[in-house]
Amino acid sequence: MSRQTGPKAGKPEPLATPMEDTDIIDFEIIELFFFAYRDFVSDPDAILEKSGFGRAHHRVVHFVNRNPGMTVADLLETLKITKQSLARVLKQLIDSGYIRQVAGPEDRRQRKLYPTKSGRELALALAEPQSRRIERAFEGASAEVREGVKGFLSGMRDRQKAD
Amino acid sequence: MSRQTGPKAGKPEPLATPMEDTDIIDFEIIELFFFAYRDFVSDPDAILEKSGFGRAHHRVVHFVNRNPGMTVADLLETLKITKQSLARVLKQLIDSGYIRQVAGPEDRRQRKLYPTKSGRELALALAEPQSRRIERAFEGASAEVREGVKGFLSGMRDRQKAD
DNA sequence: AATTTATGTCAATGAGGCTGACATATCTTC
DNA sequence: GAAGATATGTCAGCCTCATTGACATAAATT
Repeated sequence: MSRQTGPKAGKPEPLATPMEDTDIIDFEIIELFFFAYRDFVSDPDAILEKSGFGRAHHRVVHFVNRNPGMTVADLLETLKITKQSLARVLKQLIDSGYIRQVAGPEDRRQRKLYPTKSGRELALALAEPQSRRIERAFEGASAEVREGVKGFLSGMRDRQKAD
Repeated sequence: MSRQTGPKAGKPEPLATPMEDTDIIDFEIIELFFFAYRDFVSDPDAILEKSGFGRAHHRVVHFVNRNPGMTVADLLETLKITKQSLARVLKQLIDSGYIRQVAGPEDRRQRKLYPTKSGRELALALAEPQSRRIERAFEGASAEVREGVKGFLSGMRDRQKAD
């Protein structure tokens, strides 16, 4: 059941009062996080647009540069997407000469992924404006706050699922 | 240990060294931010899926609840999307009884947006797991760090464009 | 009356996800 | 050595959410 989740009986009264922070809900941080992320990804988006790439390419280039030799399976696990989704993006990056595949030395079924020199340069170029933005956001912050921010971001992640 | 083979004709050299933090680039925070946001939006995503809604509906419901009486133009400005993109999402929310439109009292061309009671409840239900996640990430943090995190997130936003 | 503004809508497009099905090469196991 | 499992690739189709362009309507402004 529950075909219609929303009530449709007559005209529900519109509420005119803003939804404010309560003891349980902190809307302020929720919004801050939304806006911060929106603007954070806008810098690389603008650069990528010129090459006809998108956010998906950025993520792949970033992680392959951070973990050269990672396999396709590793990448799928990190990005939490399907291999079909990855395929198109990865192929474009390989065809454009930013990433190379090398058969695994132990297990030759594996395709180990490495950045090329220009792949490394691209990753750095994309990270640069983001880093400047981060540095600007940290201006005047104490070492304690800087560490606190890292701890906070880290704590926002899902806990490991036992399996 | 992976070994670099010699340069091959026409094939760019794959780089085997990981890209590390430098004085200019802080990859650690870039990644922390990526993972934090990915998991942050996963909670509401799971709830919305049941009603056939998506992230776009979430954003609209959230801001209309925070700013009852905002116009369509206000919403477009906040979300930085086009009115064609907003139209479908907004229509679904109105049809489902989560949001109501009221002609502006001064300017009757305007459509002022208000949440209904169930729209308010939906916004709260979506914010709840996010708030719990934030609270968990703040566990044991000093008041200084909490304020520092807000300052950081706030500093990540684009500065106002002069116009 | 003419123009501008706020909004709505139709049509087409694209990026980036998804599922299902199947192919290939390689490794592991019996 | 045959059979099965694993890592990857690929084809085909579908979905959501964004885009642009063009045009429609109603109301405000000049």
